[in-house]
Amino acid sequence: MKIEIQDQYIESFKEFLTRKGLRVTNQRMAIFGAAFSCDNHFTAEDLLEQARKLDDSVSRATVYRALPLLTESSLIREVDVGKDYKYYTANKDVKTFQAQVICMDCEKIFEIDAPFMEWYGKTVAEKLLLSVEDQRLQVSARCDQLKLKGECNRVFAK
Amino acid sequence: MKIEIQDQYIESFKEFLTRKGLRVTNQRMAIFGAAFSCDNHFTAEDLLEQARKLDDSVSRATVYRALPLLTESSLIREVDVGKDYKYYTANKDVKTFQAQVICMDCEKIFEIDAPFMEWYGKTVAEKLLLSVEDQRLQVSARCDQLKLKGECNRVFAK
DNA sequence: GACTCAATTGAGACTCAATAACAATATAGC
DNA sequence: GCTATATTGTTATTGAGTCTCAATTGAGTC
Repeated sequence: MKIEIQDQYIESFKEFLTRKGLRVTNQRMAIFGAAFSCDNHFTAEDLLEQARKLDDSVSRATVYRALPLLTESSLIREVDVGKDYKYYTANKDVKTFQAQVICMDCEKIFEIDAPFMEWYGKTVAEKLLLSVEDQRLQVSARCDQLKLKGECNRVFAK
Repeated sequence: MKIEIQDQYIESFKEFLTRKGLRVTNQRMAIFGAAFSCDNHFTAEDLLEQARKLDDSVSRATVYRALPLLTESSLIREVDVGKDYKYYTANKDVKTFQAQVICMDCEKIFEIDAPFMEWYGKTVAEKLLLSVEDQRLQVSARCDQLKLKGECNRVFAK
């Protein structure tokens, strides 16, 4: 599988590792590359599968060890959808705040721009004299609604 | 341990069970009572511990079986904080939409009114021609910020 | 109050995402 | 290339949540 990733991201991640006194290993770069080759949201297991296509020695444990590094470096972020397992997505060129719209039936996740949220989150936080570290707006919807737009997985997959 | 719960909630839950053709059992009522005796957010394990004070025969499986009933009846609701386990809280007299402010260090959860969210969520959803089933706004903050207000668990617990 | 039968229960086995332990391996600085 | 040590894969383990099934119990009926 051929992967095209902007050099700036690769360098950014290498720099992050070096600055923290961590080593640049084949496995870490394979996992990083896999994360950026995924267009959609992915689970740790998805990431393992993709990373193994780049380096078949990558193990499950190493993926779980790399995930905190990738989130800490802001190259990916967690997307919590209320399931027992976690989703992640690459922070490519996202500028505006995005809300996650989750189909409760087929588990497909849409991210849509919600620029106003930025202001709103800060307003909410001011009530507690807090500075916001992170905020998420999650909207749950039903599959049969998404079907109207022909974008539900089930329309194609089943 | 003495529990005081408004009769209306007890009746409401009994009615919910009966309407669904389910039985009113001691265990279910103990779990219900435990949920309403918790002032704060609680996990399934917390609920088991509390429920056993009211009826020591309550088992873990029964707690997990009762939780969907309690959420379905709108007497409690899930509060997702991005941990591996779930939190719940009783829906006592909450009228307005609330945002969850989570201390990333001590795991304490604050719920604060965010009435504007209701309108905002709908606006966001309209972009996808969806009707909103549920929405949550989560704000992450750091413990040392909460300490300013003297409300962080660690101030008291450690 | 006793009878009946399906709903419910507790105990314990099980699942599965995530983590820990540890010996083997590979990296970065020399 | 050499060395110290960070990192790795393998395997075992954890822990929240689910499932199974025999035993029990609630609620309608007499």
